[in-house]
Amino acid sequence: MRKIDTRNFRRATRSTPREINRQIALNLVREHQPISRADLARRLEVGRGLVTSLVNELIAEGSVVEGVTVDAPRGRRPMMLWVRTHDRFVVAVDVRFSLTYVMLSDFAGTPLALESFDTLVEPGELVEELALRAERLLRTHGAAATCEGIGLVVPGMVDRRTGVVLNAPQLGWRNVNVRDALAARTGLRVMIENAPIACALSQVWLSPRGSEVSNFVYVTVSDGVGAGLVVNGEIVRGHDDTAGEFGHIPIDPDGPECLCGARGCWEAYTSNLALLSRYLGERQSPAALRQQLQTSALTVTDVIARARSGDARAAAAVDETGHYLALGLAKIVNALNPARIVVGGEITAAWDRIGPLVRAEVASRALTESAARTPIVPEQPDTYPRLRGAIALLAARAFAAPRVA
Amino acid sequence: MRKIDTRNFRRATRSTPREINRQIALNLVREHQPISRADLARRLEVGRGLVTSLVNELIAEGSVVEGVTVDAPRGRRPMMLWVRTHDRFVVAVDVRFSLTYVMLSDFAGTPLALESFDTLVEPGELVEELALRAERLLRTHGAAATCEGIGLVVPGMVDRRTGVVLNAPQLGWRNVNVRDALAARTGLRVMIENAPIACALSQVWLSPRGSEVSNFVYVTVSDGVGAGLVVNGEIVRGHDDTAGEFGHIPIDPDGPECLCGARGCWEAYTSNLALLSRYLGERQSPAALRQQLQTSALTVTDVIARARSGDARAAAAVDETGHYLALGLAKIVNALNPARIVVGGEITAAWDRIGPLVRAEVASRALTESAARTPIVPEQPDTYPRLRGAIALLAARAFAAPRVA
DNA sequence: CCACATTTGTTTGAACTCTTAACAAAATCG
DNA sequence: CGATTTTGTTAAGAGTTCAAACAAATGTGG
Repeated sequence: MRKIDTRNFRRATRSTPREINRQIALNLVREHQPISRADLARRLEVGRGLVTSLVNELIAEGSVVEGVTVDAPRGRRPMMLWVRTHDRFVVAVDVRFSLTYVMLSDFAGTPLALESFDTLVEPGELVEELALRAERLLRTHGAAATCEGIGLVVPGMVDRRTGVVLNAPQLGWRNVNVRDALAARTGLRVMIENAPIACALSQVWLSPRGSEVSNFVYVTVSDGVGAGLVVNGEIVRGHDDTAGEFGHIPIDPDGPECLCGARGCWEAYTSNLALLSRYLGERQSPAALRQQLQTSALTVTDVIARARSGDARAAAAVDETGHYLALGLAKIVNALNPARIVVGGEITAAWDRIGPLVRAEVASRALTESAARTPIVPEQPDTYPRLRGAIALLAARAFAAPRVA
Repeated sequence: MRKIDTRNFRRATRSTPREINRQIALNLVREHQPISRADLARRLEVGRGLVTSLVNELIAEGSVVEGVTVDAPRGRRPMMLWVRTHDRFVVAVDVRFSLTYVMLSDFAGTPLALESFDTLVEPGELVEELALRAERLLRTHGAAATCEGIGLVVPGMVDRRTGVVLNAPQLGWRNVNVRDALAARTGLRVMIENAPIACALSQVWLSPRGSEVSNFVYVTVSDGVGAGLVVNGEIVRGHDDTAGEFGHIPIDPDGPECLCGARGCWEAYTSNLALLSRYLGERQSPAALRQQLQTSALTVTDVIARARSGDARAAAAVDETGHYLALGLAKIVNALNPARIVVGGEITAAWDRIGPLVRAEVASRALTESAARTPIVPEQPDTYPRLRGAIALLAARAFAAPRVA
């Protein structure tokens, strides 16, 4: 029941049915490969003749390839179809505070190479370094191969239309356009997105159960706390591309001071900094604390390890962080009623410890029985969710539903 | 960039372009009526020939009517087109705690008759009474007229698919299906929805600026506090149709007790009960308070009137309620970044007093400059937003974009 | 070995749609 | 009154689905 926006609609032409059906067929191949034309026709509920025509176009444009014929119990053996992936590459980039990761991946999301370097905060230098590395990676992996583009994940708000990074405090960027600079330098398509949205997109496009959930929230917990919202199968970007800033929703108006200047933000309770500060037992200004922690070598992963080996103070710090994590998640559950919540970040390494605690806490605050059952699942950092999000940026472009009406 | 759900898609047929374009044309007529075929062709960016064919179908199915020819500076005079409304009726029903309102309206939302009666909490009796009144209203207004259906707004959660009222505490209902009962009794189409969602839909479908905002939140403040979310032009219903329960998001973990059992819910700070309790200065259990207020004759409207005539305690109660209203609105602004927030409920009668206060408070807590500028507009209760929401339920059905892919 | 059934994949013509252009209708202008 | 302008209709052409027949490839059973 969507309203048609009469100032920004897309009329149907006589080739609209084909656009729609071709994209549906492509997605069916993607999710059921290998699949024969006859099988595709049954799933599309259409004659095999139409499928022949659709598949011919998909093969001609390079989206789909024919594989081999396989055995069948009776009758002519089917010729299987696959999404073309092995000679289509994606360069995924994850720019973080200290390190920048560059991954070469095929179009299915299979990693082929991974490297990292100290983040260059000067945008021009970063673009140059990224261009060199992207070109080297592509050169060393098959010359005839095609590159779908570069996916760029940055820690900050991004204007979707222009690609401008509006504000990335960790890098000190304001209104920086690395997307166009990198595209101009490499001649490749570049797509840019902030980290929580990219992580959410990775769930939509690269998770085996992606199609099961068109309604979920991805919560990222690291130095900051952010969220990517997916509603009705689409990312929620908000009016100015700033939706999902759950990190600075207050938990307690009298709570501790936050980096943003306000008091009692969720982030101030459950970010990595908050966990470390609890462990160290220090009460000082958040900015000073961050300074100190950046120089010290202590990480959340260390504290979790210590909790595991019997350090009671570490265990308490982890548990308390989980408690406050749950308080914020409960708000999300009641406000948006998502089908699931995915949690990413270093804290998930302790999920065996805090998972049941978080679930119980959320359930006790849920307003309905079904909301209380909302699955809350961790995503381990070693699966590189942000890099997979960078790949998803390009997958989305290739597989998304055509815009119509 | 929507993902195609491969387990629940709608393939395009050879008549799909027509479905899409006919619906776009219908919406263009709706928003620009009266409009000529030639004008429609220009807006659709299509030849006049196609428009002739589309309009003929719209006229044949009864969606559009021809009006009169009008003057033109040069050339043949155009024949104007209108959405057919004058002989298409909608019965809108708003079931509230004490009174039930029944309105007869034409399809454009123009009220033709309004009546009310003491709410019958026994579902069977209510259905019978509604059926009698609906039939009488339709009978007294033109025999040949067609009725598009009955729109039913109830104070509680509704399962969209089955139409079952899952839980309506004010009526004491649990798993009650008045929709099917009323449809069976009257033979009319019946659509049911909860109040905040209906109010949001009234903005989408019956507001002159409806098309401007495909991203907004409607907050209803009455005995409870709820919200209807519209994202990407669609209502957010959540996984179990329970999205929008912002009323029980905690403002302060140590705050006052709420009817829901938790502490410090937004609702406990900013509902009508909360305002009255502030004015009365009484500190007692919320249940007891509600009991007392239901028997007393004091209303929020009274308190606002007293504030206007110089009662300092009334003024303070109103202002404080506005302050807490703003705290919750700020969370919504930061979490969802809507293009606007519409506030409905008795409190809006005092908007000249609290409006600037609320806007300033929200702006001071917004994380970005653009979020700080989010318009927060009141909707006066005397415009019957819930009844217009009931009408919108049927308008949505007639004018929504066809589902495709 | 061969007729037959079965399944896959292709081809073909009909039906429905948009697209383009010409045409008819109705009004104003000089 | 003819030229011009604008509206609305009609008709032939192109792209799409749709339905059915056809060709291809394999196994089965005598």
